[in-house]
Amino acid sequence: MKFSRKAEAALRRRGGRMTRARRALLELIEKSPRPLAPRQLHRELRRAGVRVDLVSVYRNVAALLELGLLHRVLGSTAVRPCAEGERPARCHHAVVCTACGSAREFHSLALERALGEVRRATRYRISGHLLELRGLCESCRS
Amino acid sequence: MKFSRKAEAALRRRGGRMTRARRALLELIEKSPRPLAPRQLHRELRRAGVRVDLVSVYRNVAALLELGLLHRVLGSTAVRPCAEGERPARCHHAVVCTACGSAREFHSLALERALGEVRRATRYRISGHLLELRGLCESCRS
DNA sequence: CTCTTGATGCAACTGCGTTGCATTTGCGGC
DNA sequence: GCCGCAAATGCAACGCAGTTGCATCAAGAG
Ligand SMILES: [Mn+2]
Ligand SMILES: [Mn+2]
Ligand SMILES: [Zn+2]
Ligand SMILES: [Zn+2]
Repeated sequence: MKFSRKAEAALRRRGGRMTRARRALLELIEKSPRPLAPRQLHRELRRAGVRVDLVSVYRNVAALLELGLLHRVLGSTAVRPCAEGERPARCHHAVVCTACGSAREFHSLALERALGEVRRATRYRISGHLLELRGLCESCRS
Repeated sequence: MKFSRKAEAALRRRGGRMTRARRALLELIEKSPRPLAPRQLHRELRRAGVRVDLVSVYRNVAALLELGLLHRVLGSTAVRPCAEGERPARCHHAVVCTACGSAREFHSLALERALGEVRRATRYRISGHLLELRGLCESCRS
């Protein structure tokens, strides 16, 4: 399902409304090939002629993060749409290109199992984790 | 080997010198049961009667991070001493207590293997990763 | 069309971390 | 111990990211 549709539905469910700026933001995030930070999103919107304040971008991004529709790239404020369906699963791991910044979620049963093993081995009561791989995407390798 | 010793050696190797403030900082990091951010380190030092400026703490922390003697907790600026020996290995994974903030590095062969598998499966040329587990430590469970 | 209230714009503000520069101080050499 | 150089520090100014309060605008339900 398209990100903007999913987001609009989720926002309306919350009693939210669709404004010109918000719609443009959702479409920008959807079309962007790589995670963008609020400031970058703002710049792109302005460049496209959308009159919107940076504060609004921050507020919208915060809302989408709360709804689980966006993820933040570790160590930055750039956000990317969650690749999951309606009901996001537990673990959302991503590979991020260190050159162009593009990101893709991935899943690995072996990794899930290994994490389960660690979970049992450590003396902490594990409640979650952060995991992100770094590397070069196909196009950036050439 | 004790963190402060290891750090002093590494700093001297770089042509660095030991000052009162720096020594106090190293010992504070060594003694602290949990990762502290530069501002917290500074506050603790002042509280202990060490006259040092916040800028110096920042600069020292930066140096220690560059030397690989400290790691940052993901999503924060708090730092913790690397648990490795003289030659830090590739992967330094940690579990962080969500209640008290205490952290411990751990190692898992199964995890290394699973990551290797993912590395091969993805179409990116993986160069590294970030991984951190979250949970409750033993004492915070009670 | 009207009304309610969510969304926005604007400006002030906070807090973090950095930078430039003058001053201090560690420490190697004597 | 004294000297001199470079490392380290302190201080103040600065830049930048993100937040907050509040007045205003406008989505969309009735
Ligand atoms: Mn996801
Ligand atoms: Mn380590
Ligand atoms: Zn790339
Ligand atoms: Zn704890």
